[in-house]
Amino acid sequence: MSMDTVFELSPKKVEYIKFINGKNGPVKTNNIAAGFGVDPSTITKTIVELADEGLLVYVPYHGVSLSVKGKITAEFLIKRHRILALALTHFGFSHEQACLEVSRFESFVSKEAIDQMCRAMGHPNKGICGDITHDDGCLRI
Amino acid sequence: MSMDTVFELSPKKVEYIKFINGKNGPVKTNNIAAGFGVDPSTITKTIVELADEGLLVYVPYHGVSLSVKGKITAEFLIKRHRILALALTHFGFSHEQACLEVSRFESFVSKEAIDQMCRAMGHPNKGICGDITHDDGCLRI
DNA sequence: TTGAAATTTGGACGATATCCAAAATTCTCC
DNA sequence: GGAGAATTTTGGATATCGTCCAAATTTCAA
Repeated sequence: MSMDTVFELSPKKVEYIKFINGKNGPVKTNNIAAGFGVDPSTITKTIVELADEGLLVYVPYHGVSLSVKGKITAEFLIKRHRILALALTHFGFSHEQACLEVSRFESFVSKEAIDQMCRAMGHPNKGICGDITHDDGCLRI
Repeated sequence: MSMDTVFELSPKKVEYIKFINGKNGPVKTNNIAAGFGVDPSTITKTIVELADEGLLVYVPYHGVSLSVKGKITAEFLIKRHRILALALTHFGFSHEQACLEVSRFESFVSKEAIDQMCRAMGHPNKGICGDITHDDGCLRI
C-alpha cells in the first residue's frame, strides 16, 4: 500500500476502523460482529487483512486495537466524513440527510479532495456529527 | 430493480452506459472494449447484464443501443456527474480536478442528493463538462 | 464461398464480503 | 485445577463484480 493509496479502504473496512476507533482498549471480535450484525468469522477475516495492512494490532483470541498508522487513518476517515457532510449542508441537506448520503460514497473520495474542501471552507472546527481536527493525515515514521 | 434503485449501477456500468450514450447508432462490442482497454468478452458479459436490466437493446453480433429507459438513465448519469463536478468547483476545484474526483465516487451518490444539490444551486444550466438538463430522471411508461 | 475479423461462450481468477460448521482457545465456576 | 461454557478462528462454500483467455460461433468481405 503506497503513500497515495493509504486511505483506499473498502467501505466495510472504513466502517470497521471507525468502529474500533470509537472503543477503548482492545476490541473483541464479537463486539464488532454484533455492532454490524454479521457473523464473527466475517470480522476475523477482515481484521486479519487490516492487521496485514498495518492498521490494526491483532492478538488472536484477545482482540484488536488501532496501530499508530490505524489511529491516524481513523482520524482521517472521521475528518473526511465530517468535511463531506458539512459540505452537503451548504446545499441545504439536513444533518441526518448529509450524514446518510456521505456514508454512501465517502470511501471513494481522495485525501486531496478533502484537503481542498477543507481549505475552501476555512478549516472548520465544527462538523455536524462532531468536531473536525486538522492534522495532515500523513503518516511519517 | 425498483424505482428507487434504478440508478444504482456499478461504476463500470455507469461508464459503459455513458460511453454508449455518446455514440450514434448501435455500438459494437469491440468499439466499447477498445474505449476501455478491456477484452471484448468482458463487454459482452456486461452488456448482457445491462440488457437484462432493460437499459440496452442488444442484438448479438450486431451491437447495442440504449433503450428508452437506458437513455433516461444516461441523462441522469450525465446530470449527476455535472452537478457534482459543478459543486466541487464551489470549493475551488479546477474543472479537471473536479471531473476526475467526481468520477471516483459519482456512482454512489443518490438521485435524491443530486436533486437537492441541483435545487440548492438554482437548477444550473451550465455544467463544467457540458450543459445540464432538468428532466426529473424518472421513467414512466 | 472461403478465409479473416468480430463476437460470444465457457471456464478461470482475484478481490470483497458474507455464511455455516467444526476445531481451537480462553474463560468461569465449582 | 479441571470441566463445561463461551468465544474465536479455520476451512469451505456462496455471491457479486470485473476481468482474462481459449475455443466456438457468426458475420463480413474479397
